[in-house]
Amino acid sequence: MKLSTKGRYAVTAMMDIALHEKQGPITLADISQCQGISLSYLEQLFAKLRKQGLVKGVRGPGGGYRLAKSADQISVADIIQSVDEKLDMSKCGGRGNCSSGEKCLTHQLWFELSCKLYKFLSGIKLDQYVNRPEINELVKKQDTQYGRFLNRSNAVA
Amino acid sequence: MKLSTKGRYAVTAMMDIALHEKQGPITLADISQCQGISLSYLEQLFAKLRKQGLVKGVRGPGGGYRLAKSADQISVADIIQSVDEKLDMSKCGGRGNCSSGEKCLTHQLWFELSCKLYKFLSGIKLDQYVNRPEINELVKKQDTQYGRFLNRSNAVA
DNA sequence: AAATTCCTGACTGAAATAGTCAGGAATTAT
DNA sequence: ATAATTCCTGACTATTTCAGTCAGGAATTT
Repeated sequence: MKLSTKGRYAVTAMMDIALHEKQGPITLADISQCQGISLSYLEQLFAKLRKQGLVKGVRGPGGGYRLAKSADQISVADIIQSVDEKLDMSKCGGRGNCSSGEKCLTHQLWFELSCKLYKFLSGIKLDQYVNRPEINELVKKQDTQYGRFLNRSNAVA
Repeated sequence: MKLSTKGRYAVTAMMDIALHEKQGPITLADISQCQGISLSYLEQLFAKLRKQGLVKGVRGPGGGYRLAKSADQISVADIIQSVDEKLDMSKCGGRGNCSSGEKCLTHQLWFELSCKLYKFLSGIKLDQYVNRPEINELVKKQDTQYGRFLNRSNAVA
């Protein structure tokens, strides 16, 4: 698996949506401003997240993105896998033909590592963070700081 | 943390050395040929591994590299960290000033993820693979295939 | 003295990352 | 209907990282 900034961006954005589920769809413009990620880059990432069925886009004014499943069914592994294409770390993709037809020295190692890492990251679901008080504190702060949802019926008080 | 080909190369090379500890120092030229990694690239990686005190270089004929600690004290985390520079995945490096002075939304998530991942990869030591019979089989095959150690006192039979 | 091997630094091509730009499609509000 | 909003698409660009190359020097052994 590849763990890079790309995956972090994707997870951060997904967290932002998950944390605001009650407020309806979240625009990429909002996420871009609050989390400091370029809008066009976000659009690229969300194209992949959409294809993987993790989010749904809602067009038009008042639109934005929302989760396609409930937050307890979306794992960090799902998200990273969506934007990084591949999760397998072994050179051969598990086929075992890494070193002139034979398994390479570290085939076993990478194969097992991939499995464990996958299980590990699969176990971390978005909802585990949504309900934490200290994180909700932060969300409130950010929302007021950036004047989020001011022109909506469910605006921040 | 970043998990990329670079780290895999490093771990593979270290495994190769660990598996041949009894045969004395292993040359980068050998590793390059057997594992299919460019020699000059290996030299770059080993410069970092050396600085981190994971390997010791032995110059001159019959020289090469050997482990600087015993194989049960070198973890996959140590190796990856050495070549990939940073293990911490949070943008701020744990300082908590990621979003205009405050902790960002996902600070907690990345911080915890980094910790868990580190513990996980730290738990995997080189010696866990050295003693496996199926891997030793592979090593023997490779050694004869590439005619390793033929011009040494401890040559492969 | 010659061969071997580590060791260093600068350079290069290719790919991935990150961001930009221009414009079209769907939806809502006026 | 028209205008505004937002997703959506594709092509383009700059920067960084990855991976490899090259040239040469330093330590050690034979």
